[in-house]
Amino acid sequence: MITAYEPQKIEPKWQKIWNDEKAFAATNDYSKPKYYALVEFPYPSGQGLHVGHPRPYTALDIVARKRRMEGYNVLYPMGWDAFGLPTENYAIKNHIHPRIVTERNVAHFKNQLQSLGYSFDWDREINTTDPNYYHWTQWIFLKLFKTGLAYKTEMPINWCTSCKVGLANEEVVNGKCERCGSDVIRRMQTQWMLKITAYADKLIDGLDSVDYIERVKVSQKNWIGRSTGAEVDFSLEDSEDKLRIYTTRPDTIFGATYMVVSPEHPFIEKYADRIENMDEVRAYREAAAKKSDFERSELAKEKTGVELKGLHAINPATGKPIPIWTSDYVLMSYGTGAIMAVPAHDERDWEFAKKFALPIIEVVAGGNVQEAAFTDVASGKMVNSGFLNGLEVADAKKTIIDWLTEKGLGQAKVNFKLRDWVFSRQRYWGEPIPIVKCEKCGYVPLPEEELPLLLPDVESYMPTDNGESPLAAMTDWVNTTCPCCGGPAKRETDTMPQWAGSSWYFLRYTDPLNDKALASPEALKYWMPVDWYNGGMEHTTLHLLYSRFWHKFLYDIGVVPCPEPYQKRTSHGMILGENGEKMSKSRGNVVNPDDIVREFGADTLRTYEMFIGAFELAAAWSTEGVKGCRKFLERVWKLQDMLTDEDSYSAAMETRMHQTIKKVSGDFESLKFNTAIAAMMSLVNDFYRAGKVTRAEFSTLLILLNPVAPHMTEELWALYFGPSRIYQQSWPQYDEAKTVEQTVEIALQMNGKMRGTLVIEKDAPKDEVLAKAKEALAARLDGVTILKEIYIPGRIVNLVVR
RNA sequence: GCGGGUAUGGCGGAAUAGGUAGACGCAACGGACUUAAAAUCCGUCGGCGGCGACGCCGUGCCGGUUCGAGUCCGGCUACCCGCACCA
Repeated sequence: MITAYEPQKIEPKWQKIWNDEKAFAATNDYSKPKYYALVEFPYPSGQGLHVGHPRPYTALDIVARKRRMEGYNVLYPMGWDAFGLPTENYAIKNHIHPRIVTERNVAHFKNQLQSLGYSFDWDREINTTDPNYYHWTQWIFLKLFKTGLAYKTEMPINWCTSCKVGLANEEVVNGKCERCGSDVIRRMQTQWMLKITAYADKLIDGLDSVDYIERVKVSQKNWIGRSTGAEVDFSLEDSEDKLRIYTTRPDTIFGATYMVVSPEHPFIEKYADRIENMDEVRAYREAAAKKSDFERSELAKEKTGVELKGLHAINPATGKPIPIWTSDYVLMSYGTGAIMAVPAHDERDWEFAKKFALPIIEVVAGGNVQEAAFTDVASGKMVNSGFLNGLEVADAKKTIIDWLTEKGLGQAKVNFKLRDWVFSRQRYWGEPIPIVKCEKCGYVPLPEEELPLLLPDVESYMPTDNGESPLAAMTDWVNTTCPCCGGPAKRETDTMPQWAGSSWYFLRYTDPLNDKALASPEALKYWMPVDWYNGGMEHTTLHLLYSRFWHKFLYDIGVVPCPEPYQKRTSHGMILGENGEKMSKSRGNVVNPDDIVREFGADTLRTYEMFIGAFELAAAWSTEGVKGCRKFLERVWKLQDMLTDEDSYSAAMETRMHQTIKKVSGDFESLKFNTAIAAMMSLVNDFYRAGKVTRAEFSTLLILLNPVAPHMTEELWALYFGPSRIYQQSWPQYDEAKTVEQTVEIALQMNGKMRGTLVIEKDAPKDEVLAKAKEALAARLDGVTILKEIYIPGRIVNLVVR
């Protein structure tokens, strides 16, 4: 009589044993082949683990466990991305130090993760708020500063008038503060910036060398937004001055019938005395400035603008004067803040020209430019364009750029949508920026020996009225001496954003205790790059881009051995509530993983989350579905009753065994966990039908299932195959020849319609199969002519008849 | 508007290179066991027609290629996720 399946008993037992035996610790034996599997480390929020977390963690846990069984030295680490706003806000509200809140949350998260039986190497646990960790975050910042990639500049930030705090864009919802609902205004503030734009080309080009799922590559490319075009100078009538514009269509320059500058363009103030309607222009500019980003996009449909009366530019191609307008559809932040408008071949210019009755001149034939802008660049020849007439668009581009360059009027130019990274936060709970400001020497980096610059304990970490970080109130800490001249100086009081710590954490796991460097060159050389990194799509454009940027920078200064941090990147879908909506407290559809573990066990939760559907797509939670997975594990458990002493596969099951090993092995590699589990369910159903399972069959099944349901399979292994551990076993092998059935059932079709099936020997000759097929279909073949006979071995016979 | 994704039974979802649509699971129904229920085990389970072997229809919609299309091509529709006047 076998015991009942009680995950609540066996799961904690094995978790302790694995922990005591250090079963999953990566070794420093650099002679073994390595495999580095990585999942995004969580932000330890007060809410605890969400059922969304186990999906990617289980997926790569499966990969990691399989790799160990295949003989690799596997690094599958976990840590905490623990700096950040929610913790600080919670601390402010409840008057607890953020460090205490973080400790508490980390303990809770760790407990929850351990209850799920992940094979993380807990000896390498890291925490971004640990001074031994952020020491190196600060060190990287110093390197960026010394290379000129970190700089300070004044720029507008989102400022909540009620909370008196700078907000991230994500915290501004419809122009209001996410938390208090008050108005958010734009306010100028000095900020640290990182020059990620210097790496724009490398970040795009590097994508060719890595194995990321296609949609991730596409998103990154779109976000960086490389465009190639030209800058052209338009001279001002009655002046030596020039107005520089950026265009991707220099070929259409003969069709430029007016110009538009952004309302913030310095040109406007410069020529204020020549602009006849300056009052009107100023009023327009103020109205545009007042619009929030939200309003700007809401009103995007209708173009607005004002002509700068009294000013004209000269179209360098035609030599004719054209008017200059200002409109908020031209952004100061992109290109030069000024454009040449070609209404015939640009939709926005066309709309604007129609509204203000500006001339539309066709320069590329192929459309009706009075009806709509003709933007096709693949067809059509140049017209009304002087020396460009008759050329294709692509040739015209080259010709005009050469001409402009030769005349000194312009040159080819590449632009990016990507902006430099705003790296300052006026917040307490982040890494201090290791810079002091000296009256004499300016911004001076702290000497590397003085790192880490500890985040001081403050009395109050409440935000201040003037928008400075709470650290600014700590005069003892702020006032210091200049490392350069020894004179009085003040520390930088802004802290780094949450993205900082996560931009290099994968490097630290390779050598987490190192106090001489962020990691030893040997460890980096052995472990890097990450072989497989899985994470959410929401991190594609921020975290993934930022960390690639830092890594490429560290590569350029010789700290890391490879130009890309991640060899392979995959992404999982979200887990939605039972009603198909996103899980949230307000919708009341949140499922707590602890409840599932308590009621059904961790193995069931893991199995269910892998079985729920295609890994990369969103999937709705179903508690009934969870029960089904528990039932499957029960059925595996009860195979004990049918176990025979045979140490080989039974004749009837041999093919099935080899097929299943092949299927499960392949599906685990391609993230098709749902079909891998389905194959194992099928196999178990077959054992039930046979009423028996041999020891060899059972042990193979247990190993195949182990990565998904590690506790139960470890327990059954100990009961029947011990004293070794299942995690020490080798991954089962299959024999390709033995995966093929001796007899196959093929379909019989007439004119492509199903007319029956036929069981034949696997490699029966074509003639024989066709003869049998005709025999089987004899009744239908009366009085018809066979025009064609198609036989696809193992699949179908199709007779084309008349 | 642009970019990306998705569309298959009552439901979640399967279908390598075009080749028996609906694997596996859930729910439902029937049977066995039970005093009974739960659990478990066995079975049925796309729609319409027929007592029946069987026939017709069927993978969002319209059209095409092919002996054969969920899969390929052209043209739509709906929903989801990004970005949002990037010249």
